Amino acid sequence: MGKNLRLKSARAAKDLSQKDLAEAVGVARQTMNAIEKGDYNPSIKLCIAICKILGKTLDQLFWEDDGYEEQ
Amino acid sequence: MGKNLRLKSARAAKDLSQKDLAEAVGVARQTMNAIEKGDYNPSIKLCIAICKILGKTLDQLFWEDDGYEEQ
DNA sequence: TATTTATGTCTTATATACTTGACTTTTTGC
DNA sequence: GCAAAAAGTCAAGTATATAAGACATAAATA
Repeated sequence: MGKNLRLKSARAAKDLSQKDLAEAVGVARQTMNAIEKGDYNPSIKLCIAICKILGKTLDQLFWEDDGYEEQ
Repeated sequence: MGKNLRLKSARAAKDLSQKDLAEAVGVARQTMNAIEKGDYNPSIKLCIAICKILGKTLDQLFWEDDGYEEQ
């Protein structure tokens, strides 16, 4: 499990800190950090909550990397 | 959390039993049953594994219901 | 009908996602 | 440079996803 750069990027696009996003989603800041870093294997429910806040879909943020960054 | 009928349908389309899918994905049969029934909040990793076997994406199987069954 | 296969359900045990608190390091803005 | 915010990390505890085994019922099939 590598870093989730798409998540990091989408969060930055909304100008949210890890803490901001964590609070919006209802988890601890460390949890967001671990997910972004790729240390945790989050639940689908949490992934969906994150997607909703960031205005993205599961496929956009959590589906397999295609090797390139989509814009 | 309600039943995941899209998952049940996609599994049926591939003519796989819960046991078949569970084995293909590497979890217990009871786990597949619980996910399909909506009792568990599975990990994103497991969801992706299920999607791959069934030839679907996360959005197709696990994104919010739109109220209608897509065909 | 009898017999297998698939599904549903319960219980006990274990792995791990997630929490809380604290601390360090990096980044950002004055 | 300095201060504050953000990000990274570690340890200990809690909640829950998942495993394994067993049994019951439903559905399919001979």
